[in-house]
Formats: sequence, C-alpha cells, structure tokens
Amino acid sequence: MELSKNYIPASAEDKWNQRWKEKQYFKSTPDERKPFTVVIPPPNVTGVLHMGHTLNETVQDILVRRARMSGYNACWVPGSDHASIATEAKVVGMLKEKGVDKNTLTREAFLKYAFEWKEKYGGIIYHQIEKLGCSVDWSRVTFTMDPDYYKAVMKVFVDLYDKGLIYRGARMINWDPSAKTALSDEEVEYRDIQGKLYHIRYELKDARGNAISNPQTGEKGIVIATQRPETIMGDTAICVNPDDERYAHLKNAFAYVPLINRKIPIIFDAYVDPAFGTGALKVTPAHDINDYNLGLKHNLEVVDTLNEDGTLSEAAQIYIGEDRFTARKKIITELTEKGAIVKEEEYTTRLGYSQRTGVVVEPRISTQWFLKMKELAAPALKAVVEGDIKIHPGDKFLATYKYWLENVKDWCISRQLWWGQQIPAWYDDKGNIIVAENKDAAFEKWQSLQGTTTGNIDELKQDEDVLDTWFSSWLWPMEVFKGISNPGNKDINYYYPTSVLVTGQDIIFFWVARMVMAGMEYNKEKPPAEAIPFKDVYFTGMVRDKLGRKMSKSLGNSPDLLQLIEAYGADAVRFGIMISSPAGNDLLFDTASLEQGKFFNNKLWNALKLVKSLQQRIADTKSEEDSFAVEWFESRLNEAKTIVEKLISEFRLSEALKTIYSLIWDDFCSWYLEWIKPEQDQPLAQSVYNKTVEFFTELLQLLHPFMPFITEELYHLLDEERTDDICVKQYTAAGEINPSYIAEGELLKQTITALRDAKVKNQLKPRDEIRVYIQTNIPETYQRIIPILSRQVKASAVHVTNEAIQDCINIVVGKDRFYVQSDIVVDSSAQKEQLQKDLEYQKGFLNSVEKKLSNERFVQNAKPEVVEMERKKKADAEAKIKAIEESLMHL
RNA sequence: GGGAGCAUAGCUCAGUUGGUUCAGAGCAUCUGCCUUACAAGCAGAGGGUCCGCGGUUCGAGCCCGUGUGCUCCCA
Repeated sequence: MELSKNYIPASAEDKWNQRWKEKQYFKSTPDERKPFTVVIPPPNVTGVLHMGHTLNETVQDILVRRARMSGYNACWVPGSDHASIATEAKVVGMLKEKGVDKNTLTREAFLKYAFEWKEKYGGIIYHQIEKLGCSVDWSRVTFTMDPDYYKAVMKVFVDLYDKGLIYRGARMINWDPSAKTALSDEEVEYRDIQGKLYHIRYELKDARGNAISNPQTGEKGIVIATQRPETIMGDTAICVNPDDERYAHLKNAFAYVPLINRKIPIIFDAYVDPAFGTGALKVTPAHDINDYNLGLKHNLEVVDTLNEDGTLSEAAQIYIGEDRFTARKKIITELTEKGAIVKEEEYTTRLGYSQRTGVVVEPRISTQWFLKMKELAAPALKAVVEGDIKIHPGDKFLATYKYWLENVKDWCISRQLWWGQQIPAWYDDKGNIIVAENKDAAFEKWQSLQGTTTGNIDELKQDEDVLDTWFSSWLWPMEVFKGISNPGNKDINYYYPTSVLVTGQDIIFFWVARMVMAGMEYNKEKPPAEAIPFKDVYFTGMVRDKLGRKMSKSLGNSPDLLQLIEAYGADAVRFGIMISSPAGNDLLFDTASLEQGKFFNNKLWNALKLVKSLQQRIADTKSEEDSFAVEWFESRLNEAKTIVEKLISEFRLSEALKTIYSLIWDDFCSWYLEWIKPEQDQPLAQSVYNKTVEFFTELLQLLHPFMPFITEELYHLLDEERTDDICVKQYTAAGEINPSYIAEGELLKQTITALRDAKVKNQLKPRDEIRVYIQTNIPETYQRIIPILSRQVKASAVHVTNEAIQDCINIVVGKDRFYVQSDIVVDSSAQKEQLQKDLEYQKGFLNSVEKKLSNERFVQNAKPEVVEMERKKKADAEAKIKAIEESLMHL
C-alpha cells in the first residue's frame, strides 16, 4: 500500500468518528466495572465553542479516554445550558433585526423562537464537540430545559420553599436596565472608572422654617458630595456623623432638595465618615444599598426615581422618561445655573456592570425570590476543607472557595425573563402565595388552605418570572442521571458521585460551589464522600492570546475552532492547546503550538512509513546489536509509562504530553529506530520487527487520549489485520525497568553525540569516515554498543585500546578517552580549547566538592548518603580530570 | 481597603520533604547538511546576577523577613 508523503487529518478524522459512533464505544451503561464519570460543563446555547471550551473539553476527553483504556466504565455526559439572560438577549436581538418587538409577542410565541434558537446553536456546539474528537455518550445528551430537567428544578424549588430556605421579599438587588431583570451578586462585574464627585448645596431650615447658616463660618445651607446628581430627587434625608462638630447645630433641622424643593430631615449616624467628601451624606434609599440600610434603621421614606429601563420615573418629578445618564447631564447643567454646585472633583470609583449585557447595573428595590445560603454553605465548605473533594491544582483556589462560602449572602434566584423555568408560585386575588410543582397541585393546595373543594383553577395566576439559570445547572451532576426527577434509579446509583469536574476557575462560585451545595443537600442520607457531586475538581486557566489579552469578540482575537481544525487537524489543535497549558495557569494561545502539533503528526506518519518499509526487509537472522536497542527501549518505555501514569494522576497533563512527545520523537524516532535500522540492503530480524510494532503500538496507546484520530489511524495501518480499535484497547501495566539498560542507553547516546560533535568541530562532514579507539575501564559495556555506535558516527572501525593513539582527535566522554582517527588532517587547536574548557570546569567543580568534604560540620550534619554521594562526585571528577589531562598531553 | 498568587534563557514555563555534574525543557536563534521515514526534516551549538536586599543553615532557585514589579479575587 502506498502511503502519502504527509499525514492528512481530515479523512482520518471523519472515518474514525464514524466508526466509533457505529460501534457505540462511548455509550455507557452500568455494569460490574468501576465507573469513571464526567459531566460536561454545559456550554451556553448562545453561540459557538471558544478556545476556553476547547481546552476544557480536551482535558476531559484525555481523562475519559485514558480511564476507558484503563478498565473503567467511562461515561462522559454532554449537554448544553439554556443561559436564560444571555440567550433571551440574543433572541430579542434576533427578533428585533427581523422587525419583531418582543413585547408584541405572547410568552408562548417567544419561547417558540427561543427553542428554535436553541436547536440551531445547540446543534452547532454538539457538532464542534464531535469534530474535536470528544468521546461523549450522545445517548445521554442533556439540556437544562428538557422536560424532566424542568420538573426536577420545580421539585427542588418547592422542596426548598417547604424547608423555609426559599423566600420572597423586597430587597435591594442588582438591576440590569437593559435586560430589565434582577441579577445575582455574582453576575455583576466591577470596574474602576474615572468619575466626578459633585459638591451640591442644599438649603437648610430649622423646625420653625427659618434658614440656618453655620454659626462658625456663616456659610448657608449644607453641602453634600455625590457621584450621582440624578438621584437627588430620591433623597429622603441627609446624614452626618453625630460626633462631627461642624454639623452639631443641625439637630431637628431640615434640608431642601434642590430643583424639586422637597423637605428632608437631617439624621445623625456614625456610619458617615466625617473625613469623606464634606462629611454630609445624601441618603437615597431606593438607589444605594448602604443608603437603603440606613433608611431601614432610621425609618426613612423610599422614593424610587427610576423606571425599570433606567429612565427617570414620575417620582423624580423632573426629566421624567429621560435616560439616567442623559438626566445626569441635564441636572448638572441646571444645578450649575442655579448656583447649587459648589465644586466638582475627579474621583476614581468602581461601577458594577452586567456580566451579560454590559450595562451599568442599578441598585434597585425589588420584590424577588431568594434562597437562604448559610445552611447550604456549611456542608459544602466542609466537603472541601475535609478533603472529600480535592481541588486541583493544589490549594490555589481553596482559599477563594472558603472565603466565599464563609461570607455567602442570600441568592437572588428570580429573573424577569421568559426563557427559563417559570417560578412555580401561584397567586390568588387575595394575595395568597401557593408554591407547588404544577398548577393542579397548586390548586389542590389552595383548596385545602381555603378549606374548600370548590373554586376556579384559572383564578390562580402563576408568577411571571423565571429562575436564574444557575438554579438549574447546580443540579447538573445529579439530574443528567435523573437523580432528582427519579431518585435512586440505576444510573444515578452507579454513576454518582462523578469522578472529576473540569471547569474554568471563573465559575467557582456561580457553579462549582453551588453544585456542591445541591449535592450535599440532596444526598443527606449518604456519608459526605458519597454525597459530593465530584471527587476532584480540575480548574483550567483562562485562554488568552499570545500577547496575554483576554480573548474577546471585540478584539477579534478569538479564533474559530472549526477553521483551526480544518487548518491543522483536530489532533494538532488538541496537542497545541495541551502542550502550552500548565495546570491551572492561564495559557497564551499561539498557533505556533498548533503547528508543532501538525509537525508531530507528520513525525508519527513518517515513523510509520519507515516501519512499513522495514516490514519488506524482514529476514530471520539473529543479531546481537539489535537486541541491545530492543532491550534498552523496552526499559525506557516502561519508565516513561510509569512517569506518565503518575503525572496524569496528579492532573499534570501538559507534562504528561511532553513526556510522551519526547519519548516518541527523541527516544523512539531519533534513537531507537536509527539503532535498529539495518544498513542498506541488509535484512531486519523478524523478532526485532515484531518488537518494534509492539513498541509503536504502545506509544500510540499512550498518546491516544491526547491525539485520538492519528493514533487510531496508525494503529490500523501498522498492522492491517487488526479488527479491534485502539480507543478501547486496554493498557498493559508497565513492565520491568532495568536501570543498567537505561544507563547503557544514556552512555551510547552521549558517546554518539560527543563523537558527532567532535566531527563537526573539526570540520569533518557527517559522512566522512572515521576510526575510533576507546580507552576505558569498562570495555565490556562498550562492546555491546559498538555496532550501533559505529553506524551512528560513520566509523569504519571501533576498537578498545589500552594506550593513547597518536595524531588523533582527543575527546573525553565520562571518564573514558576517545581517539578519533581520520584521513583528513585536523587542526588540534579547536579540541585543545574544548578540552581546556572542560578541564577548568571540572577543576572548579572538584574544588567545590572538596571544600564541602573538608568542612567538618558538613560531614557531621549531612545525611550519610549525601556525604557518600559527594565522595563519589570527587572520585569521578578526579578520574575525569586525569583523562582530560592525558588527552591534552598528547596534543 | 482586605485577601491570594506570580517573578528562573529572547518567549512560555518545569524544578514535588534544602544536597545526583542543578541551573533544566519546549519554542525561538545560530552553524552545517536535500544522508534512500521525515527540509513539516537531520546533526550540532550558543544563551541565565534563578527580581533586589537581609536572614536561617555545613549547604538556598527551593525555607523566613523585607522591598519592587505584575496578575487575580473580594468589598
């Protein structure tokens, strides 16, 4: 069979994806094996996979494929997330482009559009996951709004309500004026901005209505500092510190809000910092969380001057209907005209922005549904602190996790949207609230509450709002196995707790911590080690561009995954992203590493071509030289397998891949294959060929989780009789490692390199023939490797000698002296220089070792084996110095 | 303002109870090679005050303190 010059990924990828699917290799059902379960962090159905997903999915696939090849029943559940606010915003935008206003649609009609959107983008995401080679069980694909999933969310809501953990109330929440919905604290991103602090004078009058001026300064009125002049119409007090003497004369006084002239009291509270601004604080309970709390304490009126879209409301009295930021400008102008602005100063502040829509979040009083978090947080904290859940890498994120759970606030779970699970609360016209899983159940509950068997079911009106998306995705590890909607079923019993969760560190609070809470809450009867949703959490870093910038649409630095796969092949994309991905750290994505992956593909391809060509030259002859290469590589392979095993168990995947890469490229291709390659027209021993195929197969198996397609392709090309597939082929345990083989292999490599270097340094072409004489104490060791050595350095003869040979290139390898004879006259100055340099280094080294050994305290305090090691170093260095000096003498 | 992390070759990073010839790897760079698997390759080489200062120790890239710079999280 003719093999192409280079490896062509596309056809192999489609072929094996097809085959794996047909064979249903990735479909999992409970059996007697141990499960290895992974649930995918469900991507939002808002768009396409980005590089962060690519990294996450690749990491998961590596772990899952490796588990599948290690005797586990591996199950990786794919799915997607409805992402209520983000998706709704996208759908609204899409409709707008079509000229359809959401407000003209019924809820049902809107949801129809949203589901169409979900089908389209969910489909794109699933296609990308498949193209990347992810070995997911498609029969288990789950969407967070699937009917059963929906029911599970309802069930949990009702349960937590009945337990008193969910309540409804008016609170200060984060309001997104663009999406017109409440947000949770976690959905707000704070950014530093340069703002202005406006000092505004309010008029003052005493209880009898007489104007007050400052007794010391004679100044009229009171000056407050604010960043938000447009909220003054919502002011319901001015607060000063009771110890602030500047304002001591203002007991029982009143201030008047400029422009609208509303009378508000002066209150006294230690909350105010006299040193900040003017020491006088305008209190606007409707628009600031601290003012709100102050208002509660002092029984202040709440005047909400903003509408839900961020425009000024009727309560503002002026500029009604104007946007908050437009109104700010106009109010500043008007205040300036009226002389109420005393001063403007630059001020750096932090503003909250909506994570989803990017607009400035407005603190707003609103009636919402909340989940009490304290009770749920305690077991979730314990599970991680006591080690039932292990976070990788290290404890880097443990502190963050701990801090959040210890300081957790109640979770605002209602959203003023349509896309999502509608809150299962019904209201009758008397204002009663009935919480139940569905309308019929609610009606029954209502009847028994009212003590009646009559009544009209349609008089109950369901809450219009939906639940926060995370209120559904926190059930993910359970509900993908129907653990909530059908508790105790075969799947949940077998697959739960899942083995490992791979996700980004940015959603540690949104998702990870909450999943732990839900897991602990709904598996209370089990010991913690079985209640947890996952045993290990592996946090990946953020994918940035090669300049270290976040990838974003606006910067245009986020590549398209399918285009990358087309250009480099899926294996190369996986390789590229993994090789540059130190555990838990951000990775700087550069297509150069994908190129490295592509080159690696080609290296493998060419190794295959070589092995296939050797197949044509098999003859059953025995050869001593070949057996060394085989014995050495067998030990080296086993050594590498052991290292890789350890690295993967520690989630150090990037290092595991590097180990495999170097094992294949350097040890297998550059050394082993060259060592067994027969001279032109010479045959290869059958036994060596068989061993080579065996080694190659094991290398492909090791690499398979990282680069599934090319390894499957080569597995079959290597031996065309094969009917099984590498993706389910079980690993064999690492065999014996013979340290002396490893050491001899190293000696051989070192000697070859030194001799080649000597040739280069002496202007000999690689092809020029040489004769080599070795002066050594270990002639039997060299005897074994001489045949390989002579071929590798193009030596016509290699002899062991007892004495120095004249007119040669002199080099020293280890403690042994080498004489290289050549027909070409060589200049000895270069080697002299080299030897001199070596000598100096060795002498310096010897000196430092001797210094150590002559230090009594070192000999007394250091461990005996350390002292022994130093003595050996000393002896080695002395021997080496002697060899170099002798060589120099002969030049 | 509170907390956490990082600083090692031009770049990205390893360096796991302080002691192996410890100062490493990959990429990039330079030199020589189209050698019959592979120029998407082969062979070889150069390159570092381990951020500064101080301390502990027989011994510090590693431990402690401190300064500087960068990053992230929280208020």
